[in-house]
Amino acid sequence: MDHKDGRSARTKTPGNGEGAARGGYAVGDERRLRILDAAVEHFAQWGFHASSLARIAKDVGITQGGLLHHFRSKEDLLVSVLERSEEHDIERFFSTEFDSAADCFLRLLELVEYNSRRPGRTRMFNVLVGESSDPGHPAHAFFTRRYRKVLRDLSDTLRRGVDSGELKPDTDYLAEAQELIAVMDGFQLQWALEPEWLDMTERLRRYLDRVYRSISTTGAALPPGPAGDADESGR
Amino acid sequence: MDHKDGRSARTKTPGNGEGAARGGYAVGDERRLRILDAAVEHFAQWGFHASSLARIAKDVGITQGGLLHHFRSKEDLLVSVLERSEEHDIERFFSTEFDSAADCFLRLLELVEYNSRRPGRTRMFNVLVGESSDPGHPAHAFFTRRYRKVLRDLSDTLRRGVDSGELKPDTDYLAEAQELIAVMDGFQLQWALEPEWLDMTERLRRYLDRVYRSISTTGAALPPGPAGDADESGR
DNA sequence: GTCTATAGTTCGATAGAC
DNA sequence: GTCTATCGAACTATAGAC
Repeated sequence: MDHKDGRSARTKTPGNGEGAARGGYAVGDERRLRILDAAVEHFAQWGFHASSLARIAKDVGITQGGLLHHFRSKEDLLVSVLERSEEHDIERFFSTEFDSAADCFLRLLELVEYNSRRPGRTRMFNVLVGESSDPGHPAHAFFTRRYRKVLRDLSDTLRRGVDSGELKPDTDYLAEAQELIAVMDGFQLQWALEPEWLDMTERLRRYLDRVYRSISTTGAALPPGPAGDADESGR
Repeated sequence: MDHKDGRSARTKTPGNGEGAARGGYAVGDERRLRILDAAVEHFAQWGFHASSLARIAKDVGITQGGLLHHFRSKEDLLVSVLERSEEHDIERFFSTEFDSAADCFLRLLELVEYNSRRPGRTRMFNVLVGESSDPGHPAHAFFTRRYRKVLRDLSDTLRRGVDSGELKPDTDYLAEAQELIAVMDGFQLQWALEPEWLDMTERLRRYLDRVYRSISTTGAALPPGPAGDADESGR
């Protein structure tokens, strides 16, 4: 109990030069990171309530008591997992503002492509988003906050697209953003159930293309993104 | 153990005239139905693994032992809940084939409108769909079967729309159907998290309208459905 | 058909040795 | 930093009285 400072603030090392391999974590946190990685898989398979600290600890190679030295409670572990994932997303995809709606759309394609290579992480979000609609769920606050932020960022981007003349003046920012979020979440649900039946990236591109043709001033197609579009579709 | 026949086949009463109030259940099954209704709420809030038979039984006003007289196991209870829901959906919305793609779309609007008035049921599906992407989950088979069926029905309907001249010949049945399912599921996730932020029916109508304009031969809007469209939107 | 009782696990969290 | 030991609680399922 005396080892831990504020509620599970990651023990960063502010004085160590900042530029360590990736992200600025202290080297002594490796064990902590291994726990977080294992926890993702368990939360993905069992959800929060039915996951067990002992089983997670076993995956890491320690006991339940050892695990609770790093995270003061199960709930703390969940929140830490979510915050780390979100932080990672932000610095990987949303560290800079979007130049345009088209740029935003292409960035979302990259995100989905990334998610399709992280099945554990993606399934975890599917399970927890569903579970956390209950206000008493420990991740409820996290997901409501997250949805509001994503929705605001997305609709702001669309509004700027209208202001710049990229998008038609009568574009319904909010509705468009909510629909886009729905499509992404829905594809992830289907994909998690039977991954081989659905190429999320290709399907999202198809969706975004139609939307962009519909709301862009020129009616032009979405430009091909940097993400591998050269070989696979040929459409 | 001797009271139950095959694995929880609902104890219908084939000899009682078939036309009883609704569905042909025996009157002695009221208790059973109350258990199923209570279970929906629990599976919605806790998922499968973390739901407890004792708590469900308490809601019904009996003990855990009493509950297990009606369902031989927790898993049996889950499957019974899902099958009953599906059966109900089918007889309420899909008892007859679709006349056209437009008819199908309007019927889906009714379904979503219905779902928005059954929050417990809808949340349960959100939670269980996420959980059941794990192949070991007791509802995994149910949801994969369900998705395949819905996908087939939907894409078949679109194909018939093409054949009849209602839809453009180059319509991609499968992609269109997968996207539509994604949109519906995604809206339900958002709605469950913060119901007041999203009118699912209105948003789905907006989506279907754009799709229909895009794939219908005439490029016409989706005709207004029988579902209350007269007063609320004015668009 | 519902109850009580209970077997047999497993859980989260704490305390303390090393 | 990790382990062992342990507490109190909750869980599913079964057995048997009524």
